[in-house]
Amino acid sequence: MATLEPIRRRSLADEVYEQLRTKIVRGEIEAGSSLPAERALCAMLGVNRGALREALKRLEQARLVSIHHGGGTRVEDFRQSGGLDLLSKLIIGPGGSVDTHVARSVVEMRSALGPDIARLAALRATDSVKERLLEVVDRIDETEDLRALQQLSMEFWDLLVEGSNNVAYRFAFNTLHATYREISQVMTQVLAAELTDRASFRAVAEGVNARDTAETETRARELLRKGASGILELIQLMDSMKEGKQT
Amino acid sequence: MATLEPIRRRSLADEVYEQLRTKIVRGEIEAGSSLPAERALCAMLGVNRGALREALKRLEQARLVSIHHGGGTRVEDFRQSGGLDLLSKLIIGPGGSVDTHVARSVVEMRSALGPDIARLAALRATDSVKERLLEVVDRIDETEDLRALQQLSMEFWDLLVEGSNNVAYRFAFNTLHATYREISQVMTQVLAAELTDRASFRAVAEGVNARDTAETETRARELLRKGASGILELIQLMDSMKEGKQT
DNA sequence: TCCGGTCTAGTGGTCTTACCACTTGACCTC
DNA sequence: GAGGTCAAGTGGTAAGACCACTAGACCGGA
Repeated sequence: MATLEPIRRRSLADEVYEQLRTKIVRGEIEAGSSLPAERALCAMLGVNRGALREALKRLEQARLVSIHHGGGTRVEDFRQSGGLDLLSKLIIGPGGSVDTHVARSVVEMRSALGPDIARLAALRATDSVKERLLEVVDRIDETEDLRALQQLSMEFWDLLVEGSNNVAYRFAFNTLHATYREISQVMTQVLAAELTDRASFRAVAEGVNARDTAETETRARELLRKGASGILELIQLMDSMKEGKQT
Repeated sequence: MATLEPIRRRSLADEVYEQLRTKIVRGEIEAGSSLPAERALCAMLGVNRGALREALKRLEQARLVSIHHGGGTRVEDFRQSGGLDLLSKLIIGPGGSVDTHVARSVVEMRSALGPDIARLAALRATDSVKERLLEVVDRIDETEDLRALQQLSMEFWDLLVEGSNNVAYRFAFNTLHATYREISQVMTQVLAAELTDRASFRAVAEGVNARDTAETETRARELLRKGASGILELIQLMDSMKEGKQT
């Protein structure tokens, strides 16, 4: 009973939002083109105009469309204007499979940010964060189950982000975390090498406690490289398989 | 007539959204507390319930509030759940001055991502990007005006991001760019050392053209460090002044 | 031919009113 | 005390009307 999840009830506006967002990010609605008029759209969708407008406002907030009073609603080029939160919508491609291009991008960003987050944590972490960091690595030492290690790894990085005292990293982490959550189930095995590298987790935690920025950064980079290489190899494999299918 | 800007007309929903968002990010509405009921809120604000709901949907999209059917609307802790796009709202603190903590965070993130963006561009940039990159550095060479250099610098980095072929970096860049735009006017002088480092711009562009990843990354890091040190010194100065004022 | 104004159809913006669906907590019953 | 019942309050949906703005067609004078 541990994995029960609350069922998510979606309002009409949410459904409309998701439907339009999906069509836009998949390119089914051409960027630069105009959406049908609101009255026409809500007739097509069979919903109230208010519900539709709430959805459109969300799309505008996500910079997927731009609304002009009296001048219609145009679809923006999300690659040009989108924000980081689109990643969690893009990571799952059509058909439910992981989009390898997006996954590779996320892995690269993780590799670039992680070591600096660790470095700053070593520079600025409070005693409270340091303490909790050691507690987490203790639990990591005692844990064998990969799913549990995934969870602990996230707690570990969450603490490092908190220790870094950097709001930009916090927000980026929040978004990347949400993206990761979309695919965490299928990543468990690929990340095994990283998740079981208990020595590196501990080295980072102790580096932070010792305020050793250089060492902490290096060990964090090593830790992340294990998972990165696993994922990148898998991506390469998937891409070559897809290529083989096409030819 | 070059600096004329189109006046931005704001709908009621936009006004309501901004007002509530400001109150939330400034902590004037406590995280975890409940907002008044919709009917009460729109009476206070003097607007239609539909307009209010459009604003609330945007706040929910930005993860600033969570709405529960029948159970009220609660204010979330944006530090815990917010996305990167909040940076552009946080960078200007109350009173209109730049928030030094946020600014420092952005500078650090820029320093971490920039070199890797350049490295990946050297690895993957298309011929089109390479060519345009050289054109931009040519224009940088011919330009003296700092404001114009700011603009060119952004085009330069925009091309590197395009060349990196990394959607995560693209989205992060979009957001950071929007944040930077909020404060670019006051940053011109501080960034002078970076903006006039024409040799580094060219070295990066030529490194990309030569597919020399290591060299490109190094030169990009050098370039960014010039601006970073300028900003960080200014931040230190501002913080010490503020401290002096308080004591 | 061109420029500028005018008009109009169509679009998004706002408002009103009503009712439905869900959550919460008080209350009751056993 | 545990569990069920119910009502008040909250957000969700709906239909219809009218206002504000834009874009394009149209017209008239230079």
